[in-house]
Amino acid sequence: MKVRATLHDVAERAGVSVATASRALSGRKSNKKTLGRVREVAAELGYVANGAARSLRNVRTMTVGAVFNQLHDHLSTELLDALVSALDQYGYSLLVATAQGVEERFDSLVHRFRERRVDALFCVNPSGKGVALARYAAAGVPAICLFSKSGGYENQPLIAASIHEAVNLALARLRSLGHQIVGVIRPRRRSRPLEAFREIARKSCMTVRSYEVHDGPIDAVGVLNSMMNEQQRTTVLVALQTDAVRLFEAADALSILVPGALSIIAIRNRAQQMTGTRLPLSMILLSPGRVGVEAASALVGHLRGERTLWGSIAVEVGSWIEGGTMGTITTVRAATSAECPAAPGHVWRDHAAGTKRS
Amino acid sequence: MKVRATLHDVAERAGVSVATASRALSGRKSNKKTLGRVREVAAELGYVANGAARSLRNVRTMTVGAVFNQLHDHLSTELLDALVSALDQYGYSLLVATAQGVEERFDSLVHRFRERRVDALFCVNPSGKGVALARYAAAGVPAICLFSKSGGYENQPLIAASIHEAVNLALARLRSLGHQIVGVIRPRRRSRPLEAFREIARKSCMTVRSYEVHDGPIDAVGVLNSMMNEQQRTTVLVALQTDAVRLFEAADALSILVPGALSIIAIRNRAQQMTGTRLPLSMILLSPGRVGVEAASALVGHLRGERTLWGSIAVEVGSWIEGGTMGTITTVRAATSAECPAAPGHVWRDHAAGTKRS
DNA sequence: CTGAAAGCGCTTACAG
DNA sequence: CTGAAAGCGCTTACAG
Repeated sequence: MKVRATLHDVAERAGVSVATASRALSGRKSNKKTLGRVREVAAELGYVANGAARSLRNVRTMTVGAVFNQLHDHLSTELLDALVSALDQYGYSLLVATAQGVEERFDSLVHRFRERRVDALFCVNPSGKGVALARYAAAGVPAICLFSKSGGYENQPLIAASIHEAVNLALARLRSLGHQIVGVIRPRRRSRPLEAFREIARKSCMTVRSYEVHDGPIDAVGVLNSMMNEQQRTTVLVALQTDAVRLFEAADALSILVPGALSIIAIRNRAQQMTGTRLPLSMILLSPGRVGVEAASALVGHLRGERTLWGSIAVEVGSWIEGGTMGTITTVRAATSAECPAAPGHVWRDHAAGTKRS
Repeated sequence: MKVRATLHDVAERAGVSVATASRALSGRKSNKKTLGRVREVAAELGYVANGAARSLRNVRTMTVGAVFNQLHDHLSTELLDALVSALDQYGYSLLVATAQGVEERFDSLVHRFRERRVDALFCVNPSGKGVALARYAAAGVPAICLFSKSGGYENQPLIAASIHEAVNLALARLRSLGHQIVGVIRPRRRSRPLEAFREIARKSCMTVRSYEVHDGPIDAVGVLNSMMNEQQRTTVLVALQTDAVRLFEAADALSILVPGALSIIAIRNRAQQMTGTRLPLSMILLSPGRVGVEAASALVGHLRGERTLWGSIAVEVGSWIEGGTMGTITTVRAATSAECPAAPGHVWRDHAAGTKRS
């Protein structure tokens, strides 16, 4: 028995030509008897087609490349998980590479995947000059940015994450409960979804206050104390999961009733559920994996010629989940309660840390 | 200009044969003038060799597959990041797949990579029957388990993580400071490194106490209170990073001096540094990525015939980092202080949650 | 329904 | 140092 059976071996043993064997295994026209025989022999020999030969002949490799700027953060991980699973269902395999934050490496990795003849390329939070992009375009290989784009990748199609819907649901609910002033706990290390929340809230008719805090464990008691001393008091606090939990506990310690006197909303990454707390927090739950699922489906549609991929696609990755920390506010309520127009959307494009915004 | 230049195009334009062009580009014997000319033309045309054709001819694909049982946890992510970067340096690309926790999928993904003709396969925390393994062996393609192995994968080589050295360093230091009783904060959802610490400590001459806690935010005050009431008191607490931070704060609130009356050691994943606290915690810092680096280097050595890969390799992934939470204990010290033999090692094999151990 | 043959793009022993 | 040729394993129009 040869180390690796080829189609030739199968054909020989089945007493047919390679052409017939090929057709039988690819499920094309062939009479039932030979088909059965060929399949049987193939199984016997453990025959598996040689992908390299097939790719050479078929031009396409059924392989997609993904170059990550970083690969060790939550977002990238969840994206990758979803992407690889979704692509797998369409029969595509994923080649992965990471630039580890180095611009030049990003470009060089993109270039290197050209040799692998990937059928398409995902650039996750790309940076660099995109020198190889023209070659991809010339060869008709789509190069799609995920989450964000910058530098030389500005003209590529983009699939980005948005939490617009979830935030608007949360805001609408807050207003219906009588809230007018929402506070955002804002760590130094800016968080994309948190900033997105802030901007969307600002465009709504709610008053938004920012509580700037240091990274690391938050001084929840300090924040709550200063908040309670405000004249027109903030009645909702929005914070990243970790901080939200601490606020919840601190409120308890300070005898501030949640949600009677204060509502708390957490912004939580899906992966955090693993280490999860069981506090009944209201939250905006993020599923960045949805970008991967959408990206896979959009790409395959494009490759099949069923749709065209260009411009930007915003994928809603937020879910609004109401827990026990959303209460009615009447006491602190201001006099006017004018109707508020629907807030415009906002795309949360990437998660690169350290981007300055005011 | 053709969409994709082939070697034939390059040769034609350079006025040489494909053979010569091939040799020139692969840096083999050729006269300097033609070599220069060929390279020039190749650059002009943006020529990049077709990997499929090359693989077909060379038998090897310079591609490695990695099948993950899960891909959304810290460990897998850090492993992948390191693995992909290390392999890249050796010229190998990585194909990724995830079984998403489903046993049958694991097997089927392993099988599917056979078609891609991967030169080697990594099985990360594999589960399932390993039905395709015999075929890999027959084809001389190494299939290596990472972190752990089980089921049908029991006979494959394994590269696992160990924190033996870091724990022994920590224990030695604790003893030198006079500690004799170490407490382990043990959440329901068992943590591999924490359990490993516990077992190694038990085999040393220290007394080990377990504080079983629920998942989610720990009741640090409760734990500390009950600890302070013990007769022969625990003087060191070992906990996962999140819990350790809370213990530190609770000790502060209860006026328990750290490290004067209590030492605290955190077990921390490298990725957690991102969201990091700046508390001067003593810690065992985990870098599971080292398994990836070692795996890549061991594999490449094996493929080059420079070494053989079999049995188990334990990669030390822990670093002992002493911060400000390690203090001298004299008050609670017991009478005897017999010499303690070196503790035997312990391999921390995987991170599958829910494995029952007593 | 089946087979012989061409060809995808590369590399490498073999002559020259 | 260079070129012609064979062949890696597959698929698919083309005859039969």
